[in-house]
Amino acid sequence: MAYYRRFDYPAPDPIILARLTEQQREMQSRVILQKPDFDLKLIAGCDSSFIGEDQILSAFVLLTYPALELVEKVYHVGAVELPYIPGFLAFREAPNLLKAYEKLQQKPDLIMVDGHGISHPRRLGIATHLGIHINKPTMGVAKKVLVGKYKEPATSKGSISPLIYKDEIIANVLRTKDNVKPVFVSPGHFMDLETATTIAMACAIKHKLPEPTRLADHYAAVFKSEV
DNA sequence: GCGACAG
DNA sequence: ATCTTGTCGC
Repeated sequence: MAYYRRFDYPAPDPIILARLTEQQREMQSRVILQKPDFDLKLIAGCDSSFIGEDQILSAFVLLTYPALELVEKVYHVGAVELPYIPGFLAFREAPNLLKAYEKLQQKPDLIMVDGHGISHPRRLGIATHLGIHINKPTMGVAKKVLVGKYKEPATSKGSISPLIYKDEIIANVLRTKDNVKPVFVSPGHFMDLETATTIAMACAIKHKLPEPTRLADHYAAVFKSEV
């Protein structure tokens, strides 16, 4: 399979991109962006890493909330079917993430995904994509912007600034730690921006990344070194 | 037409 | 994501 990384490789098949775009538009019509009515007791975090060029390892961690104590960690390794294309990340990583999710003994009330939720060209980032498939509340925490403009939030922890795209606030740029680059928090599915922002802040104890994402990141690396 | 572009 | 060295700060 030929890979597309920025401008190094041949551009992806426009026919396939048109089909995937249409699929995202259909999924978008099912997204629900409202304050979740759950009793948050278990929160999950997930992340993927790659083994070579055609294998992907996805990890899920399960934490108690608000104590944030680790109660479970699982992973799954599978084949990579698509190259990375900005705007279509979910089609590359979600299939394997879903298989890892199925291995959890207990299921979370909310899933925090590494990447964007609705702060996406078609409002269907990987967090939203996963929420639609799992039919459960999700939110996205990304390290870099994908679309939209924003003013840099103040340098102190807790400062926020809205991310605007097409005259709409699609995420909050949140400073989770003093003098450290902010993260982009957006609702995924069965979620609203305010709640997602509050939870992200509550999970940012002493690191830039909120605990669910940070631990998923950590264990993905640990599992990878064991495989 | 020229950049920008999650992981 | 991944490839990579030294370096600054808590």
